[in-house]
Amino acid sequence: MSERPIPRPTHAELSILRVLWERGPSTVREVHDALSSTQATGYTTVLKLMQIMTEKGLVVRDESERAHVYEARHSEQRMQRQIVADLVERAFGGSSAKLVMQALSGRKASAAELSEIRELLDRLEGDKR
Amino acid sequence: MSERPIPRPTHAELSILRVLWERGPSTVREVHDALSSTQATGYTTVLKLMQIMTEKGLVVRDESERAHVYEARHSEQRMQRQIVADLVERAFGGSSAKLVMQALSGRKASAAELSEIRELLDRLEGDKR
DNA sequence: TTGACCATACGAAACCCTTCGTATAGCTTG
DNA sequence: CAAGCTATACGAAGGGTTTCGTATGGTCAA
Repeated sequence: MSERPIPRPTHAELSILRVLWERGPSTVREVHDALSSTQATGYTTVLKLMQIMTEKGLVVRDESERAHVYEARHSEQRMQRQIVADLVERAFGGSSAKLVMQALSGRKASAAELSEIRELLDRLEGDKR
Repeated sequence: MSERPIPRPTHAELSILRVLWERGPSTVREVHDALSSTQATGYTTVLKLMQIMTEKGLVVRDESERAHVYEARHSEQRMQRQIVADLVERAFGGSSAKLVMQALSGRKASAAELSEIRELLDRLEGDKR
């Protein structure tokens, strides 16, 4: 009766998930069209991937219409959280702070984002004391 | 004559790199012993992986002794930077701030680490104005 | 109704990752 | 020297990922 852990999505799967998160529930054709704008990819390739993702439980499929409608099973946040946790473990020896430092050093955050991060820091440090 | 981009290390490769970063230049046996403490893994498996990593350019090999000595080709920082950059692209739509938020929300940073991050933030915001 | 179009299903090829068995040769020591 | 240990090299199996060709059937309009 226990929930199986979310399988880590592969590269191709993640790009499909990103479309589903952005667009919401979508057909294979819609996902394919969205992906085609940035990368050449065959229709049946996307179809097959989404079928596999259904088996894995990464997406859920509504078969009530002829063109099945797929939806990401987990929220973008939920998935990101687990991807980050995995990376922290694998590449940063469990230190999420080290990852944060690397990400911030990669200079790509706007002033607005930086202050948002600062607010989060305030909240976190508030909790600690 | 152009530098090839660093190939992304696989899971198994990354755990070997972590040993090399921590220990410095090491033989296959030393890496194997270090890994064995946390995960069962055959000696020739580690050997084969390190041979492949040599071909990929992830490590460099000193063959002057009978037991070859391997060294990580790129610094831990350099590798982490590229792994993070890749993840930001693939999973966070290019926003490193979003990744930072996720990592920090994963609550696992000490007060000391948090203030270190805060200092980095100060420096970054200083640059912006 | 029939042909064009669009959908899913299926299977196989190509490639990569990981693992390990086995071959071969150097070293060391009794 | 011979036996035993230790090293690299090589190849192949097994599994996962990605791609795509092809089969099959539903839908719609002329």
